[in-house]
Amino acid sequence: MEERTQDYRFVTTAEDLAGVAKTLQGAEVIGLDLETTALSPRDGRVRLLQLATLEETFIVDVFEAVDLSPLTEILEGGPVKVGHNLKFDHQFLDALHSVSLSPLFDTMLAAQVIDGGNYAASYSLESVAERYVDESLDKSEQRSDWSGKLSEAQLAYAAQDARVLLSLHERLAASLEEEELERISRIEFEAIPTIARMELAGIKLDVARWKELEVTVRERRDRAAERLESFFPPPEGVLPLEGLGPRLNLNSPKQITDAFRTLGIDLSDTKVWTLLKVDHPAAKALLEYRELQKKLGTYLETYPGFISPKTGRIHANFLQCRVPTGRLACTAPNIQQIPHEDEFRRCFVAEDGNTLVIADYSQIELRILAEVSEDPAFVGAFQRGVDLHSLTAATMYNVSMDEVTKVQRTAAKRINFGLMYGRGARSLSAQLGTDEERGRQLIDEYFANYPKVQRFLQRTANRAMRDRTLRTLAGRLRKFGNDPVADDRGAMRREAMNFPIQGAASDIAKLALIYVREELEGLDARLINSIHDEFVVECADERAGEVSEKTRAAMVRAGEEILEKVPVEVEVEVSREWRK
DNA sequence: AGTGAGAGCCAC
DNA sequence: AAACGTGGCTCTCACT
Repeated sequence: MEERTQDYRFVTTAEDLAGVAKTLQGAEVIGLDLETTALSPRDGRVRLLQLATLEETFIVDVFEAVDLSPLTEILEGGPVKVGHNLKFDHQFLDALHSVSLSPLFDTMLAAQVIDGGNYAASYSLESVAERYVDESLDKSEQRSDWSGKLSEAQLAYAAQDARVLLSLHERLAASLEEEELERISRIEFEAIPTIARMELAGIKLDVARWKELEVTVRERRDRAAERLESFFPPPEGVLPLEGLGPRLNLNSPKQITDAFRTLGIDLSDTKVWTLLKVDHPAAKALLEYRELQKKLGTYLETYPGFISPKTGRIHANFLQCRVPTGRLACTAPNIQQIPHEDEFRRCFVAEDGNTLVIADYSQIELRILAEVSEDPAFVGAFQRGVDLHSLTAATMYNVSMDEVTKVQRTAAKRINFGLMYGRGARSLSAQLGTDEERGRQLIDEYFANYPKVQRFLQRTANRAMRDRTLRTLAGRLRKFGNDPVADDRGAMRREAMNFPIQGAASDIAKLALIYVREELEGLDARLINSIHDEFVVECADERAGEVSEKTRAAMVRAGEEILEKVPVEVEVEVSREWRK
């Protein structure tokens, strides 16, 4: 070793790397951390790789020892690699050194899983170390320049970061065991490589098509704005110059409310639901303006800016444990909220010679409700392959299955979904356009047909109020705060009713993330988007059939591992464009 | 100039 | 309280 101090060994040559590998061979756990010259492997390189065991800490200068192959066996198998936000480390090592870290223990995800959705303000290594092992870290070197000659302070910092992971692991692993969170944490850890690769792969936006859409939407927006403004003539008597500037900001709810008052219309707010009830052409114009402005501002004008100049693709950021129910969240940009219309989704395309495989779970949340409630009619419908919305409509309206009208099925569908979210009579009747009495009647009717669904929802809400804690089928924990104000009781009960359903769907989706990667290994196919119950895979044209079946198989396997009584179905489409 | 709350709306 | 759960993003507006 070139340099040796009490705290760490600094490694710079291939020969030394081989020695490190030998030393680490028998280790059970290794604290692993990287220092990089940028936050994305597209923009920066790995400078340091730190590996810590209880006995010693190695700091590898990756600028000097670029070839990490002596460590491959250690990094891709054997000891558990403990890291903080391993998605980051996985991406750098995968993209720049062809190393796929495994098996994993992520201290950030562990802390989040333990907190059960009652999230702390920060899950930085510094914060988690302070909370769990009462150790305060000096992070002043974190954003220092890692590309030049390294100072003693930088190396000491790097070594400390890797070492603290070991004590954190010990403490967090004990908590996971105590709280019976081993299964769910294992799912989270094993899903990391899939999510890391999904971000690296990115998604292709057909910019020409997108810009074309942008132009037409802008024209439509401008026309809607003109029409809207024509209802609000400028006050008389203004001097010519004063009338020139923009006088009414159409994006300001406050100014819109004031403007409508001049028409004799008092708006409580300017939400869609409110405006729909206003029988005035200005309200229609505003609704149209709003829709187009949203599409322009949020999507059309913004998304091209997210395209990486290095890859020509959009690399979104998926947040693995931010949502209490276990769903992924997505930012910068959120590619889980692209408008569903064809004109938007058809702009997301496969590369030349490739195609998209779009696979989604069929009614997964309703299947989960059937499973957890054990309602015989509900379970039976899925087992027989009967359309649940039609069945619900038939029983609620007292007609036979083939007499159910479209309107009745739509109403039944809304009830099926609404009640999963703890929806009440008033809001249901509002959506259905009936009075509250009729809404009450429909709900009573519904629960008379599916008594165990009602019992499940009530019991779940009661248990949450009593125990302040709930679990999903795979064991994900949700802790509820201790002091709900009286006003929040309803909200908490609704959240509680929804958690086991949305949460189990997330359990299944995360398990599927693991299986999809296993199935597609070595196939020239990669996951490029995950929208809760839908996966988008991009693959070589000639692989489409195989990839479709393997993706479906992975998703069904995940579903059936969690659901025992109810079958799971996955629908798969193949298209060059992202659409159904 | 940056920040944060509020309003509103996109997805599942 | 349009009381339907989970998010993220854009815009306004008031504040520092």
